[in-house]
Amino acid sequence: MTRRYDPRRRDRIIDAAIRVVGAKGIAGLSHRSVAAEADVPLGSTTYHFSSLDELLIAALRRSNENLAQLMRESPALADPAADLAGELARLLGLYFRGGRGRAELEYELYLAALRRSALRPVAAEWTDGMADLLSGRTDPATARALIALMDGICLQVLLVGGEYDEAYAREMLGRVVG
Amino acid sequence: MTRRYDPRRRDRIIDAAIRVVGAKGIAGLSHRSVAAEADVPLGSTTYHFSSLDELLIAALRRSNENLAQLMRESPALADPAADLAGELARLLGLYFRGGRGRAELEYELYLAALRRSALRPVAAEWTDGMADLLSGRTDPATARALIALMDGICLQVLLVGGEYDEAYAREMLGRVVG
Amino acid sequence: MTRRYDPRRRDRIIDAAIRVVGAKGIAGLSHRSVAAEADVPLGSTTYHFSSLDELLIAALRRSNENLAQLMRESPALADPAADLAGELARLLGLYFRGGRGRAELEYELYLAALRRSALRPVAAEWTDGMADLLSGRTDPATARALIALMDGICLQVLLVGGEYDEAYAREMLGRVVG
Amino acid sequence: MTRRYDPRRRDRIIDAAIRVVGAKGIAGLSHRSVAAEADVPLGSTTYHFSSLDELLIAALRRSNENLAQLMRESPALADPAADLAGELARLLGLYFRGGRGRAELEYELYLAALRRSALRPVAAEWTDGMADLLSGRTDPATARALIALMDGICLQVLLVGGEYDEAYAREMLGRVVG
DNA sequence: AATGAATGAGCATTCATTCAT
DNA sequence: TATGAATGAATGCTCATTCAT
Repeated sequence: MTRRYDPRRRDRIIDAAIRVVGAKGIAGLSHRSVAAEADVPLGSTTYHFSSLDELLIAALRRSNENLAQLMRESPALADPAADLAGELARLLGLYFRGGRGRAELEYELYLAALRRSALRPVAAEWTDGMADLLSGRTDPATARALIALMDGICLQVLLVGGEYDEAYAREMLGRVVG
Repeated sequence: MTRRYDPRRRDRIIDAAIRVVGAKGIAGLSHRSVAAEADVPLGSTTYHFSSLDELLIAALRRSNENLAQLMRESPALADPAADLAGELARLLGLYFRGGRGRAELEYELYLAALRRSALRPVAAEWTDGMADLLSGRTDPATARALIALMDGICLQVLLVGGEYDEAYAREMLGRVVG
Repeated sequence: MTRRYDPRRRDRIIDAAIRVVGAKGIAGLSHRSVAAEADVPLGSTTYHFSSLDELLIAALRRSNENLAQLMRESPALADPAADLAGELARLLGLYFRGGRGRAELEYELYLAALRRSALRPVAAEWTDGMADLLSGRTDPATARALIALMDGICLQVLLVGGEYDEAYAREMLGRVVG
Repeated sequence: MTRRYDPRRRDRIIDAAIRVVGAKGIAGLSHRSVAAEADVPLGSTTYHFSSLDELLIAALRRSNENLAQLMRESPALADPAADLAGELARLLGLYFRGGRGRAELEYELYLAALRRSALRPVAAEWTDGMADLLSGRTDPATARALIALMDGICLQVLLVGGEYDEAYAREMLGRVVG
């Protein structure tokens, strides 16, 4: 095997890590599994990420971008005249339509911060970013509560295994908006 | 070494499993670690629980009892005249005062259902039990939303690492109650 | 490969460890190298010795036996009429005639206690055992000094690479005996 | 990143190596660990020292200077009227008062010559230098024996973990002086 | 002359599982 | 029925070394 100069390798390893977590869960993430998925030598993964935590941090940060972009791209979210609760419920619907697997994977990475303190700052980045996005439409406390309720609703869909109910979400988010 | 008849051994193994998860996370749960913690022979854990999932199920069921009992023992929760949101916020405060470690451990077990389908029915038991408890005070949809918001609030405390704010919780739960 | 019941395996692993240290030094001692030398599966070495330190302790204890036995078997050492310094010098000569490799190996294990505190009690066992052996012939302080001087003489032979000079050793040990 | 001309870099790498050995033992010495400690690029350590043995040689030579200077600076050691044994015992006391860590580190480097023949000439330099220093006060054989006894006494302090006993050292060195 | 990127080998250790008792 | 012994696979990680610049 020849030594290749490969400036995008780091990025490809992160993508591979996300795919591995999607397929086998965080418990299945190892230097070996990610090296195989990215088709790079084992040593390459430890070279670019000196610990698995570091790799998880990069993966969580990238994974967060998915929902964040969905939100950022919504014109209605910024429009003071639009129905905030309805728009949030609609976006969640869009999110779930991306596939249960994707939402599951992203939440697994996000929830991993519970026991891995190295991930907490990244989880906080995400929450803060969301709150910023909502800051033009409501006060900070309400923004945080909206995020909490969205998290809780997603959790129930994912943990208990039901379907996402947009009307229900809109109603309850609406009550929090006040 | 004598072979003792030990009817409580199964229970002791479950308790040990909970302690192990508390100390090292689910990733640190193994037949070996739980055998050492329970001070039983290695073979004994594989004998009583043929897979780790089986042991996790028992552990989650027992761990759920903690918060469930807190809720069941609240007279105000059943009293139609009492302030529902305030009481729920108070109970969460009580819960967190039990120590971050405990809440963290219980949520870790609960969230594990995300990727381990064997745990989902037990997570559903918990949600259903909670909804039952609230059924005398509000409609089913609102009950579910209250549980979702409580989950989301707990998550934010645990994931981002802040303090639990009872007044904020009461206010937002109050909005959902309507 | 069939599972074998092999009650002497633990012992054979210790012997293999001593051979490995002899051939490649402590730096070359690994679970792998010792498993290969003992012709047992890798897992077998970690099963019998849960850490390399544990294996080193057993190896040092066994290795110490060599010189200890030489000393214990000397009738002159116990005979109050015999020349103590001369006998010690003679025994060291015998020891070195066992081959430089052997002395080197045994000293390497002994000196490893310098940085591995787990080995210190075993090194102390050895020193105490030696002192006991000499207790019938001289006072404790002199006994300790004799051991120190013997250690120092051995070290010079091994570190600088010269020959063992029995007459010199006898003269100097004699001065310490007084 | 600019390429600087840094004439002291070689020296700084040696100092870093000594600190690494002090902190993690010779087993913990690697091109990587020393590069990190010296805050130089990895390639720089392999450039200045093509093998770890070469670096160890430089480190041992520098480390020997500590005790050698202590000895060289003693006026009593050169004064024929002074008590030789008492002065040596006093200097060892001074040496140990420099901290167990320091003596441990210096002896670890010195003893490494046991298995690394590349270090033996440097260890011999040290012994010869010591013998030279004592040559004005006593005959060569006695000088060697004094060094051996000092080594043995230091070893017992370091290996068994006791305290240095200056009176004992003085008494036994005195017997060797005759 | 000097260095960052890259890689394959090797490490200690933990593990679920199997098997003989 | 219960359990200690045993083992092969896998893990995270460190490393000396090589190579292209």
